[in-house]
Amino acid sequence: MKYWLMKSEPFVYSIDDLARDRITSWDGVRNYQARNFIRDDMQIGDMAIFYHSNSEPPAAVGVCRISSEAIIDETQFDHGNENFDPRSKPENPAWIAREVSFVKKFRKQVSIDEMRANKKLSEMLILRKGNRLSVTPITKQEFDEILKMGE
DNA sequence: GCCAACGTTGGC
DNA sequence: GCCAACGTTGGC
Repeated sequence: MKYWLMKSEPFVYSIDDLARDRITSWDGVRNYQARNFIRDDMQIGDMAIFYHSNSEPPAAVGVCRISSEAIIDETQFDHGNENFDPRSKPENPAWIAREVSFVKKFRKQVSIDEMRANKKLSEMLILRKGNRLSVTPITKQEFDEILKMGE
């Protein structure tokens, strides 16, 4: 089993939205490196930290679980969708999604400042300067540590 | 294949 | 709103 950190802007889709929906399609990823993680490295049952980016403060806010195989991201073919990709063809879809299901919302959100202050989390990609990947692998130790901080 | 220009991300 | 960092695009 692997562990992940997945970023979402809360005014687009928040942990409360996932708590309400219980399951959602994690689509709209338009970066090849992140796409490859989703397509090739994720497995059903993997756990992920749900992180709010572009929020005040940016913070880890909960946990979700990868709950489907790699599926086609239908938004790439939807002309009205902001993630429409005119270069992607249905016979060879460029973009992939996964269903993720709600596990828990943290009692206390874990801000980026708190994560930076924790030496055990210093290797996380999300904290590296210039990192912009919306999906990044983390270790079990990092996952457990964030979980502990959010309790 | 190089690389300048451009667009996007996301913390601040 | 700014801008550093970085990915993508496209002319050559």
